[in-house]
Amino acid sequence: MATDELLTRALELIGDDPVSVEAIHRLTDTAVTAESMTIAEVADLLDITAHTLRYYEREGLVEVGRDSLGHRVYDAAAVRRLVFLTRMRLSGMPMRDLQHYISLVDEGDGTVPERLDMLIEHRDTIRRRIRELTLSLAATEFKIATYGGTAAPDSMD
Amino acid sequence: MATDELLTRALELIGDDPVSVEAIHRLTDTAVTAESMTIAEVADLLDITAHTLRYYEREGLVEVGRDSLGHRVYDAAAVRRLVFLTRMRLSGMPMRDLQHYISLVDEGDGTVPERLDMLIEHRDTIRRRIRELTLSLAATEFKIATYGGTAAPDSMD
DNA sequence: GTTTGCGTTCGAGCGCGCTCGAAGCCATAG
DNA sequence: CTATGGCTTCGAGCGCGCTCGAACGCAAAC
Repeated sequence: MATDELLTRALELIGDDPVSVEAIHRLTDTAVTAESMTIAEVADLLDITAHTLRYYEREGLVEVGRDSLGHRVYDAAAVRRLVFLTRMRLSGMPMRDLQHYISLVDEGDGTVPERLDMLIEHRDTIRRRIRELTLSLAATEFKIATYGGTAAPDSMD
Repeated sequence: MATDELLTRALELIGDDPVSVEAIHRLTDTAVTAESMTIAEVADLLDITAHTLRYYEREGLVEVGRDSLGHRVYDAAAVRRLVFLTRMRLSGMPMRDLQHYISLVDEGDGTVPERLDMLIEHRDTIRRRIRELTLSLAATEFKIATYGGTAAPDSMD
């Protein structure tokens, strides 16, 4: 399947950062899915605050059930959606777009093409951003390499 | 506009090979440096608004002279600094840090080590960000590839 | 000589994404 | 029996980076 292929590629691109390994774990989506989690557990899993989780719910990104005490109960589906949402947020997708995307999901299968369009556009946005950052990285590395050196050109500040 | 152009040219120079940073630097240096520019020209060059340029000046990031009419006159040094500043902004360095960096520049050569530290830290930040984005990109590509397919895993939404 | 257009200063406002504080409920620990 | 701690709702506030509008100045074009 394409899964192994993509995973391998991702691993190659990522390198040896420990954070990335954890993130890869999230990528596979088979991560700690305890069938039902508290807000604190989800917050910890996604490395966001409980405040933010409540905010996402308020903004209509995810529906969360309550237990007998009125406490939030995150089921597997909610957690999966939140994994997706946080990844999209992390890669720069605005709340607005995420809200639109989720509304499409709620409308059913008929909206799959439009959802795909959104994902493709977002993919392209990420690619552009990576290119930008790669360029800035190169410029920054150059500046570090030449800073104070005899070869330092005139743009040193 | 002009920035995109610059970016594209630079990316062409870079290609897939080991980044030829010198070429980038030459590119930025030999870029339209008309010895003295108006705010509109600089805004166009950097692809930011005149408002933003005035804002940067207000925030102490750059000093700009005036002509007999009180209009801003950007000399080559100011433009070079602004090229640097916009690149740093584009790669995510906060205004605060930029303000600190510039204050170090104004303090003289004694602050070179600290400036280098800042650049190195920023370089690492960019690298981390690129890793993050690379991961999100892989995840997004995976989702696109499997969306609606029979092999769709459980994270479909 | 008025209009167009680009510039100036100043201060206020905005959009985004959280982030927080207050007041209260409930359950378990000491 | 109280205290602690984690949860709830609600609404307000904040930090960042612009972004804009108002009121004005000057000069070249018509």
